[in-house]
Amino acid sequence: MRQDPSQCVMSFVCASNTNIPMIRRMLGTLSRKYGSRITADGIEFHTFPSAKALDRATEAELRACGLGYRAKAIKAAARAIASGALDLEHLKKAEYGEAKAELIKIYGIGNKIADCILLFSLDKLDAFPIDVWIARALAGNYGWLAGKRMSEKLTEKQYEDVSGAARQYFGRYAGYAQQFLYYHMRQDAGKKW
DNA sequence: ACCCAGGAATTGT
DNA sequence: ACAATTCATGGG
Repeated sequence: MRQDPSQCVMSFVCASNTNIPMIRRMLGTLSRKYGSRITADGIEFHTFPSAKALDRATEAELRACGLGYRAKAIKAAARAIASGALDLEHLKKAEYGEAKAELIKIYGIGNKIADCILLFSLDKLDAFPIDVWIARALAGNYGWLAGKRMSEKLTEKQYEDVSGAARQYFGRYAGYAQQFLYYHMRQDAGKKW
């Protein structure tokens, strides 16, 4: 998608252990409180806040946006980006493994969120994020998670194994395969967008 | 009152 | 190293 990397980081940090309507609400509130007002075709919008703008907010203020425990992680990510400690443009040019290792250093960014950032904003089209829906797809249609009960969460090691296997199986564009799987699962079982 | 949601950090073994 | 617990928040 080549989403803006900073926006992508913030968005997926908000996405941990919640659902899509909730994520949209958080991002909307952040934009209204910390973004810039703009008008296009007579309609008022708010831009997504920069890392610098978010870095100016306190953790308590962010928590008041409905972020819950994620407020601390947004603070950490904003600080890392605003300070230059995390150079996202540089990671665009790095290899998958190196870029992922840098992302995971940030508080609040783990295996899955790192893969989402890599796939959606850092041109790592071979990244294969595994959320609960993808885990179900893999359990139902592939042998990689045979025996696992649906909706059971993956351990760190399982994530590495299964994501690695999928990356090898689907190849250079594994991320596209992941997106088709996700969309398919949501079409069949979802309905709560 | 429970279970779930585009998980990750912390604690326990 | 690996597995269990905790963490906010709202909807079903």
